[in-house]
Amino acid sequence: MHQPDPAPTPKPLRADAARNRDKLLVAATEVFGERGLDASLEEIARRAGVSIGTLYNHFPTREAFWDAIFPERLAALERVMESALAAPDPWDGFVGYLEGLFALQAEDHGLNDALAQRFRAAGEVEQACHRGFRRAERIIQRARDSGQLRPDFEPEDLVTLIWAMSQVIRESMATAPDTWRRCLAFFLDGLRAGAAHPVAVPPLTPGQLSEVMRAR
Amino acid sequence: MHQPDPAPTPKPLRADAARNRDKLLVAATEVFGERGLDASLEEIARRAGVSIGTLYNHFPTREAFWDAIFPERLAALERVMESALAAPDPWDGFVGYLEGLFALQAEDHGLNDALAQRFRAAGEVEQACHRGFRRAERIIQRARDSGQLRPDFEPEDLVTLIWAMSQVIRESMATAPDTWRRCLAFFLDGLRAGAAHPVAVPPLTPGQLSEVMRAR
DNA sequence: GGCTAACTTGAGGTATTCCTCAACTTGCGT
DNA sequence: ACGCAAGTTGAGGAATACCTCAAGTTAGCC
Repeated sequence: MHQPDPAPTPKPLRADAARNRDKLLVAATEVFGERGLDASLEEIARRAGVSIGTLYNHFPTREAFWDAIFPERLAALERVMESALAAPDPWDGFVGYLEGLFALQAEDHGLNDALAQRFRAAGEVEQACHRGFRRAERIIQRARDSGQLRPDFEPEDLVTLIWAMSQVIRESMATAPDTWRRCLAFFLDGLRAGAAHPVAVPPLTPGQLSEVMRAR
Repeated sequence: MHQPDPAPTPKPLRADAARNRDKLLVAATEVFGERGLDASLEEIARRAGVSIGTLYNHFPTREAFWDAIFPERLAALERVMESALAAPDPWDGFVGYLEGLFALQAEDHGLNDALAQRFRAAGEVEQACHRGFRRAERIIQRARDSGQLRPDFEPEDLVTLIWAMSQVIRESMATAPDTWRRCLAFFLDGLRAGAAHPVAVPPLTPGQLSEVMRAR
């Protein structure tokens, strides 16, 4: 029984290959950011100034790009969550989290698609989403415990909210990039404990949640 | 100067042609309802048991189907709006309108796409949407005047809400068909006058609104 | 029954995107 | 400066969807 050795220095690339890989990554970040996760791979190759064959040589699947691109964006999201948890006021932290989250989605169509689960994430990204969800749970719990966030708002409702806002962002960013902020403001007013009226419908169960994630 | 004669009895169809047209319409209603407005036309022909050529003979464009299908659905929506305006309590009318609207969207992916402007509507449908918007304005105005709906909720915000809910419906209907009701309940709690906090961002201007509509 | 206009058919052209692979080119160790 | 492993290339196969049109079929009138 020897070590599985999951990342054994992934062999050094030749200079030209490393350059092409970088150009592809830059192009992919741009194109996915502008066009969303279903952007054409041919366009990425074109913008990188590289043939489609070279693209497939470096990134054999669309998901391989995502694994290379998203960790940085997800790290930004983690920083947002950190500062949300560090905020003196739990409600301010909760609001700051949502604003930071959607601001990130708004500036990157690809991240918007990914977080709205419009595309099934690969292993790497899925893991990060899972970790992110656990931390979001704490932000929500903290705001509920302080008595400011309505007590019937569950972490699963965050997923629904992300779906909702992702579409507002998709439709409005090109024309009126502040629209999502107004929509969020209305929604937040409904999440304050003082505003709460009884809600008849239960949240997504964890089972339903993972089914929806699996669906796409 | 003679009459423009906009609908001069659109020539009677041969019996077999009329039958095929019906089969196509039934199939199209099903397929667009299940798959959304970007469903494959070949699948419609297949399900109607008719060749692709016949489909194009009767409905030369995708939009021609919409013009034939949507008037009935939009009439259902008008009935929802009628009863919203007839409700004794303006807030109940407003809530009933939104619930009726989204219930219709939930049972028809095609209507969901159409109302969310995911696809540019053809003349017929666009007219109906315009009329619908005018009536929605009255429902909103009435609820605001009664002091129950927050005064800063504008008709343009309804468009944003439809975007938001359309995505919740798209993602959740297959797995947890009540999810949109819970989301709407949260949102409605933020729309009550008592819940309102000042919102910094202005609504879409009419100009932005029509630009977004034109965009797709 | 026969004729004709109305209707149907589906192969095939166009376009887009994905992905592969045999032939070519080039970085780099020696 | 040579040779080869590493890397690049782009034509082209496969899949999917759109749409057209020349040839074939049929409803319905006489």
